[in-house]
Amino acid sequence: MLNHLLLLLHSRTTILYLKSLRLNYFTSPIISRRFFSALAAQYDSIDTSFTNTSDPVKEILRGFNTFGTNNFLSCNQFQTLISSLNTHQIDWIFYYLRSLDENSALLFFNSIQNEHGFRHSRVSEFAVCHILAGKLRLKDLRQVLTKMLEDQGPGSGPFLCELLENSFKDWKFTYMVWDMLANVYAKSEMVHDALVVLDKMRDLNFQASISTYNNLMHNLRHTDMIWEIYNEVRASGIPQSMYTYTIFINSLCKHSRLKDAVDFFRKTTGKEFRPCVVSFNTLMSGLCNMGFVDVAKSFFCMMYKCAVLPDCYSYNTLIHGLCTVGSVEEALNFYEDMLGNGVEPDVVTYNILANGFRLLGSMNGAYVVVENMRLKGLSPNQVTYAILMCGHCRSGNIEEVMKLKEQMLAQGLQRSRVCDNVVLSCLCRCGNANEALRLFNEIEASGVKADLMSYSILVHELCKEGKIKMAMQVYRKMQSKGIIINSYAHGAILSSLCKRGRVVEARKFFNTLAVSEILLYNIMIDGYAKIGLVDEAVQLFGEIIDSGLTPTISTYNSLIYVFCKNEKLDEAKGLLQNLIIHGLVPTAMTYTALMDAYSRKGNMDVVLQLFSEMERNDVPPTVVTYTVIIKGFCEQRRLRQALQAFDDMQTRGLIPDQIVYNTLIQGFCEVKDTGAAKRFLILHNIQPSPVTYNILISGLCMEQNLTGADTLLGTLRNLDIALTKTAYSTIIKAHCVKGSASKAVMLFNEMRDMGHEISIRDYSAVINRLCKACHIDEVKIILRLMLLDRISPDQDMCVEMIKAFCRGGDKSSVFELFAEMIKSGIVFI
DNA sequence: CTTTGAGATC
Repeated sequence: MLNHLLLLLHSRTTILYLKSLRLNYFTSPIISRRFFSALAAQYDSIDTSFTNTSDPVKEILRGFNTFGTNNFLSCNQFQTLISSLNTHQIDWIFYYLRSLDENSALLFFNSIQNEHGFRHSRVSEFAVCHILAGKLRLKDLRQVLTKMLEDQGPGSGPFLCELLENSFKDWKFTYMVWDMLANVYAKSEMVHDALVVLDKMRDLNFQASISTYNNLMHNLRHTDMIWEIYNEVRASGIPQSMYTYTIFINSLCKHSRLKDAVDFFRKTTGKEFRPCVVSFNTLMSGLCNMGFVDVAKSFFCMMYKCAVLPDCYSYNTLIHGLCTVGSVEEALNFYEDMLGNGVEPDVVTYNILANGFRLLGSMNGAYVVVENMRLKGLSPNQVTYAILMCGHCRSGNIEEVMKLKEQMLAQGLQRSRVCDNVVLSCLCRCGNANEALRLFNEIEASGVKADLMSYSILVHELCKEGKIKMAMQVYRKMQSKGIIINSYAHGAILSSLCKRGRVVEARKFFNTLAVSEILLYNIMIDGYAKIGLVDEAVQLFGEIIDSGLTPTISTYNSLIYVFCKNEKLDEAKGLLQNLIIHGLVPTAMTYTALMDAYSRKGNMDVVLQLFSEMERNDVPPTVVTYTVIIKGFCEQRRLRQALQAFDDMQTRGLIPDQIVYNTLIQGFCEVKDTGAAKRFLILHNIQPSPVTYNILISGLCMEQNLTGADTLLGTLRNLDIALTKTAYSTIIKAHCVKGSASKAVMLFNEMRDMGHEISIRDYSAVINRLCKACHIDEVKIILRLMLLDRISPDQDMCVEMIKAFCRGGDKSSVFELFAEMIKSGIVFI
């Protein structure tokens, strides 16, 4: 059979003619017709020698003949013929052609695939791979395998290994196909399958190439598996390439092992290969991302010493590093330097600079950069738009964001996932969860699939708005999509449940997660801490230790907070020592929580001790730290020291906030010196907040200066400044006790008219006070208001009122009230 | 193999 076909192919003048013209036998209708006609013409001679065999090829060749009347096949007939064959039959034709002539086999393979949409079996695809490997056509080999893996998808490793092993075991170049398979798996981000192939290769004693290792290491650069792979490379003794070194440096950087990265760089650079610009760039990028821009700059200088010229990446990396630390000016110097040295800036350069201005809050600057970019003949890309959109997103300018999105699409740029996420987070920032949800569905429907971040943004926002049910729905959808959820999305749900006091639910959710991250423990512990549940917090702390995780300073801060809240000051202080022993650095929060607790106990000595310890340990105090100190002194009526602390904080460059001012004003009021409070206000040119007015009014009331309080109220009214309910309550209470009952009623009315929500507690407070002072008429007015608000008096209030009515001899009111009590079910007859 | 843009506990 083989001989016959060989004869057939090589003796036919048609074929030789076509070959000499280097024409494709199959893709052109006429040629494929001729080719198969030629085959068909030989049918009889073949047939006679093979009538008694059941060779499948013979069957197929017989098939040719039935279409080949007059020894001609039309193009349509050829197609019909091909489509009438099954995969297995095609495989056989292909196999035979392969053994005759590899070029013909490849052409046959491609023509069927391209022209007739026929899907080859994996076997014939692998056969092609082996032909290509034999001819060292590695690019084509990669292409065939890339297509195959695209088709097969992740998880196909074991299947393809089995196929290769079973059908191609003795093929000469099979080790190359194996290697390329691992290579392409790694490159297509199907790392798991790549590892399966590699494993099998070890069994078969095939050595993987360095290119395959490089691809694999690159894809594993974020994981700890890379160390293992690199050790294998070293153990195998295969020569490493420059890429290997660069990838390894990159991975060390990604693991924040900067020192190791620098050491490795020093050890390898310039030894085997001449120093490589990409290695320099990689290292500089790692350094910049960790904030060591100065070190990166020194490597930039080193490049010149090594006779390596910085390229666009080098400049971009450094410019980016400078921009992220806010040194846009220096970044611009480097940009000038770049131009001077003849390195052409690209879109990325301008994007980085525009982003630098955005980070400084200067959108104008960003737009100027984009304008310069256009002048250079470069067009903004998706990233440029994302940067601009992000800038407007920060300030909540949704219109501008949407306008930019339109502009981007009008320029023919595709919407990108990041752009969608920027818009999504902008909507969320504006508190527009419904609109965000709508956009989210739109993203899902479009080609760009929502990713982990889109989901996280949405979950976070829904949680923030308290729409936890919806958040959980989105969360479950994310689970069902097979997205690997990281601790940020989990943290969003957990922390929003905690913030809303739904700690029990939070714990239930927490228990469903296989928590292995300290972040989630921290959120949960803090949830318990905020509501004072010390035992639960301590129990979780125990779990952290048991599971081998390392507590962070946040863990300790929350624990210290909850001990303080439970007035367990010794334990709290013990924790401070404990965390220092474990090598953690206390923060201002650590000390401030402790100081606040001691200050509440009136123990200012310890507060000051802690403060100096803080100084010794180089922990800079915050405004809150000073507020605690000031409040402590105020409560002890040590105003002079409070003011001293106030001055100290300003000398340190800390800018006092409203809370600091209000604390001091309250301090003045507590020593009954509203005069000093007002002078302080004027001296520091303070714009009083509603809280400030509350403090002042209550101060005036405490001084028994009701006239002063009334005057202040009048002034505020004239200035159209609305009072809070607390301020009203304070002054009403004072009027009930010492001043004019009618004024109290008037103010109560005013408070009610201002639209403040009046509760039964507010009513009972004023009624009880009026009753005590025997202002019966006023009691009756308030009672009427209360009934008007559809609030029924409770039993205690009724008792007070009846007592007061009896004392005043107002029998009819007693009866009226009694009737009301029966009506509202307080008294049964 | 290297550069830019989005979410993120106290």
